[in-house]
Amino acid sequence: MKNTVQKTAVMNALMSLDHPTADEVYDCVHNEFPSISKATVYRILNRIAEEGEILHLRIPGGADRFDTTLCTHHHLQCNRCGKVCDVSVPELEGIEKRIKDENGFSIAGYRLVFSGLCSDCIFKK
Amino acid sequence: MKNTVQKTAVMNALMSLDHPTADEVYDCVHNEFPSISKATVYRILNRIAEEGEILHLRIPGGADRFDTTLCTHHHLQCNRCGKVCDVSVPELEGIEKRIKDENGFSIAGYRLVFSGLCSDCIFKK
DNA sequence: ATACTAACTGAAATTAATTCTCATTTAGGA
DNA sequence: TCCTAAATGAGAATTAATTTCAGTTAGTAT
Repeated sequence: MKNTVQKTAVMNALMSLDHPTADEVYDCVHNEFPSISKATVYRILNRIAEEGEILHLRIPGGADRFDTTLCTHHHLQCNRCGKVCDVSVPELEGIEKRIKDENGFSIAGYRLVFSGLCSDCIFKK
Repeated sequence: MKNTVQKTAVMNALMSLDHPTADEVYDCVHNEFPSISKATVYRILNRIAEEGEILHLRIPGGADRFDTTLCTHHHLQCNRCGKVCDVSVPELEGIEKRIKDENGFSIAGYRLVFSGLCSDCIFKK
């Protein structure tokens, strides 16, 4: 992959944001690099996700988000403020084998998204 | 909710399909009821999902699907043919409490989608 | 049976997220 | 410096789903 100023700007934005959507990355990059195109942000995010440098999270019922934490983990999403947090779920370790044995389904990966209210929002209103 | 011919047709379609998307429901209903509008299919599906008669599944990276199985369960999705199957995951029972204690996050629900290859597709090509 | 009204419907426009097209530019190797 | 594959910008296109609005209907009240 070529090393372009656009890619560097997107990488910097990813570092400074927490589980951003593509649009949030675009807004952030667009500040210091007004000429960047939204299509370029999407392309760069997809490209580096394919290469395994970041995770591409497909959030049920919302825009995709991108995650710089690479080890296996899952997500909590707040229904009120939309914030996404990481959570580890050791209960699921090794489940691929059980599913393979019981359902004949070869698991490449899985996504677990919890939805509810974050600690901040529980106390609001 | 009113009992319309459109609703009856959508319910019948749901019975005859397995984890259909809204579009698949539309195609099926449209055969015997050519004048039905796609908006009506979406509206009826959302309405009966809100009332708890079916589940509205938000599939990461794909169209939403609808499920007539109501007890808690999760899904396997085949990356090749797109088929979705049910799977139960008792490993996660009671996990809401652990997450609440450790993260202060009050869980309303969670979705777990496994992706990989179904037994049919493993042997194709 | 009739009238009434809130709920429902069809068609088309709209929104949101993402991808695609294509002409132009650029990074980095020869 | 030249060359070319790769990357970019701008905007059109796509996809899934929702909204709008004028007209229709189910089912309750009379």
